[in-house]
Amino acid sequence: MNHSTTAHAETLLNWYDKHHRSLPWRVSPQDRNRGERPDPYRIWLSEIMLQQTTVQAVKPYFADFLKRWPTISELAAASEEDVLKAWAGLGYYSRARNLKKCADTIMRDHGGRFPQTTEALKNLPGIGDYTAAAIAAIAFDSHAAVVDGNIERVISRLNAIDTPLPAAKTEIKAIVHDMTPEERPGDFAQALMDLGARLCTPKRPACALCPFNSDCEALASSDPELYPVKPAKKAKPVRRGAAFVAVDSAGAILLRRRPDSGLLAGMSEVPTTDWTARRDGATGPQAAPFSADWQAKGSIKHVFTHFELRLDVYRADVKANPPLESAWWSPPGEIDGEALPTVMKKAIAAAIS
DNA sequence: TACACGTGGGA
DNA sequence: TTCCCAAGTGT
Repeated sequence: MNHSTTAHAETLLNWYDKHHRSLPWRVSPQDRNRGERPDPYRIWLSEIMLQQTTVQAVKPYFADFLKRWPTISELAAASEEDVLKAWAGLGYYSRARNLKKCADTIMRDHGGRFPQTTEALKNLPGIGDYTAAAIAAIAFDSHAAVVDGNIERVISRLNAIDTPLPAAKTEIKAIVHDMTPEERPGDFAQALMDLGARLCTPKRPACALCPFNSDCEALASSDPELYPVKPAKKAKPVRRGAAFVAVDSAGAILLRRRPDSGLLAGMSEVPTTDWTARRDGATGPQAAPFSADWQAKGSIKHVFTHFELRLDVYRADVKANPPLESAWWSPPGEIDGEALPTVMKKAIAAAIS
C-alpha cells in the first residue's frame, strides 16, 4: 500500500464521520464507537434489496421485512410465496427467491449464522462479488475490496480510468483493495458509496465539496462526468400482447402463477397471451385463454430492463367457476397482498377503472 | 463476455 | 416525453 492511498482512506473516513447518511440498516460511526455492532442479517437483507435499486425504494420494504421476519430463522420459516408477496413491486424477483434460498441454506448448513469470509458468503444464493465483500467488510470488519456502481464511478474519476466498464472492474478492484484500510474497512466502503451517492454523482457532481477534489485526475484533466466510460446502450425492442382480467360477481379477479423460471418467475399474473415482438401477433379477445364477453379497456405500456411491453387490456364479468386449471379467484380484500408485479397491477387497474 | 432480469424517480 | 439510472447476480 502506498502513502497516497493511505492518506485517501484517512481523508475519506474523516469526511464520513461528519457527512455519512443515516440509514435504517446502518450503524453510524458514533454508535459503533459506543459498542453497537451491525446485525449481519440486516446488512444482508439491505444489500440484497439495494442491488440495482434506490435507497428510497428499499426503505419501506426493508421495514416491512424486518417487522415480519426479524431474524434469519423466521425468514427461513416463511414460504417462498409469502416472501414473493412481500417483495412484489420491488423488482428483480429472483432476488427474493434467492433470499429465501439463502436463509434456508444458512439455517441448514451454517447453524443459523452467516459465514464471515467473502469466499463462503459468495457460495450463498444471491450473493455475488459485491455483496460478499460488503457483508464481510460491514458486518465482520473484514479487509474486503467492496466495489459497487458508486465506487466504480468514484475510483474511475479519481484515477481518470479510460478503460470502459466492465473491463475496468479488475483495475478498480485492485485500487480499492489498496485503498481499503485495516481499521474500519466497513465504514470505508460505506464512505466511498456515500461519496458516490451524495457528491460524486453521475450528473453534475459536487466537486467543490469533495474531499478528493485536489487529487481527482478527472477533475484536473477533463470532466468527471465523462467517467466511468460505459458501452453504448442498445435499443429496447417492443413486445406486444393482451391481458385478460376476469371479474366474478363478488369482484374477485382471476389470477394464475407464472412459471418458475424466466421473467417474473413465480409471481402471479392475470392470464395473458404470449408477449411477442411480432406486430401481427394475436392480441385480440379471440386470443383469450377462455371465451367470455371480453370488453376492450385500452392498453398499458410497461418498460422492462430489456424490452418495452404494450398490453391490450380486456375485461369480462365471469360467473362460472375458475375457467382455468390452477388459477384462482382473488377477492378484493386480498388482491393487494398478492404477488403481483407492477405490470400486472397496471393491467388490473386499467381493467377495473 | 453478453445478456436476462423490474421498477420508479429525476432531469 | 424520453433518457438515464440505483449498493448486481446468474447463466
